Amino acid sequence: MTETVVTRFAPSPTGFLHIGGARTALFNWLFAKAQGGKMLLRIEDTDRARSTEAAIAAILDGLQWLGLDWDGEPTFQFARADRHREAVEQMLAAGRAYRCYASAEELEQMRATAQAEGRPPRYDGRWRDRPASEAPEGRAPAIRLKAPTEGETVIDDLVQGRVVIPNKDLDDLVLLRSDGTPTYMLAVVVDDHDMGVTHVIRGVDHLTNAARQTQIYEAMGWAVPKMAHIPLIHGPDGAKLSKRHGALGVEAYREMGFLPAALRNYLARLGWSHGDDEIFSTEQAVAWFDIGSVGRSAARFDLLKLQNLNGHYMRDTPDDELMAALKTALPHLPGGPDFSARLDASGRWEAFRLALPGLKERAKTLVELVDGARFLIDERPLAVEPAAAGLLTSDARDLLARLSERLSALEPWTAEGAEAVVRAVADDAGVKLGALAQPLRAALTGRKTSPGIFDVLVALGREESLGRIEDQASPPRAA
RNA sequence: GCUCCCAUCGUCUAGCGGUCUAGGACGUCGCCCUCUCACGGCGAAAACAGGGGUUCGAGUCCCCUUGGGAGCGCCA
Repeated sequence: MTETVVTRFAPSPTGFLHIGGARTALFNWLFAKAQGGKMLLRIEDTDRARSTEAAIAAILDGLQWLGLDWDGEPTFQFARADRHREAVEQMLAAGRAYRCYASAEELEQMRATAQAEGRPPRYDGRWRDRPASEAPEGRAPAIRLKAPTEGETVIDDLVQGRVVIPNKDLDDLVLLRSDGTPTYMLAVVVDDHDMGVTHVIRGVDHLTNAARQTQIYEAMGWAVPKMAHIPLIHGPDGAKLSKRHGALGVEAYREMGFLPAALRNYLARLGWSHGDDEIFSTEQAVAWFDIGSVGRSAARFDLLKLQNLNGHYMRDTPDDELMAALKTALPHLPGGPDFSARLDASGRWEAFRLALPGLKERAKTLVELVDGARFLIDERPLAVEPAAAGLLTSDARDLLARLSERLSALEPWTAEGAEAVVRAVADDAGVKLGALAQPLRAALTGRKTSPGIFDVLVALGREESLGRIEDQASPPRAA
């Protein structure tokens, strides 16, 4: 009898969905799919001061963009406060928790002396066994867990292995604050239990929390779910990648023009491997994913590799699909809306479509794709980039004039036909193809680089092409 | 400071005691292709942190050192 796997992704809505969180979500999602289980979503909004609606929206949006769907409706942790308090009552009744009347100042002092004596800063348990009759007048108590003081707490982690924490290093954590609100530590345990979570997959930064939470499970008499603490992602400089250290939200990657499938592939490859496989579909990742193949060391985020991977995905995406992907991404790309509007206005979407095969070959991101297509929306007379202007020597302009004449007679207007004409003009002039192709590129695109020049001719169409060539060609010689 | 975790090319990683004179990918550097830039093809440089064990045999197991990281809140 195997139970159905239930995982959960539990972000706190205090900011966007950063890349580390996205990978945690991905691993939860992959594992659930691989096991034929479910992934639940829980918003940990118990920190009322820092939680915002905007962050919730950003997180949901980020997950959706990445294609990581969750089962059922998201659970909002704050709404479950009553249930959390109920669990505390149970622990109180069972003698596994107690009221603590220590003031903030006392706590501060405890930490200070512990530090001074070289001990880990922790609560000294002074209210563990004191009768309520000694409670100071008018002070609301916090409820603490009566944690074991001896022995050790063991975490059998699917990734980290068997991790043993001495109980003397764990203090009596607060379950309920003096204002009656539940703490994260309590809420996580109660929610994971109530939601039927079988596998907790999260970052290693929660490893010690796992020990404390294990104690709560034991105090409640509940079975501890399987745990998998995955390594963190570091920045390119090796420093930790956190919100404070330049970590970007997933929406930033959307704005950089990455495809969700490529980002998923890249993220999956960070910390998890399936032999030497580098490029694989999400279906394959689901089929192959197993927690045992997740590594234990932190990985650095390498934007260059992501770009390379994204380039692969763009090239492998059929034109129609890529076009559709671009259209949905355009509102999020820098200059995207303008690009879109200009293509609409000039009626050149078809030209874009014609140029796409050559364009996608040269772009690693959708942003580069848009940039490469700029010549399509530019209007005559073209502003020639300085680097390309050098190509338009007077000899070159003479050649363009000859080409213009011969090209205008071309029928039908095809890449093959255009190539034949261009080659013939170059031959007749006794120059290499490049001597004509490069000036032609400058005239047609205003740049030194572009897709194959014959494809550009076709994408632009006869009228526009001839116009652009004439704009740069030498004027006809007076007779 | 205390507790815990980690350690193969610059980076992501394969390797689960012998098949490792350590493989793949990104990046870098050559060459080829070529109308430019890309793509693609071919090739090169590039790593088992150090020291002790265990073993017939260690990148693979154990210990120490060093170096990274995380956690130590009435934050999550």
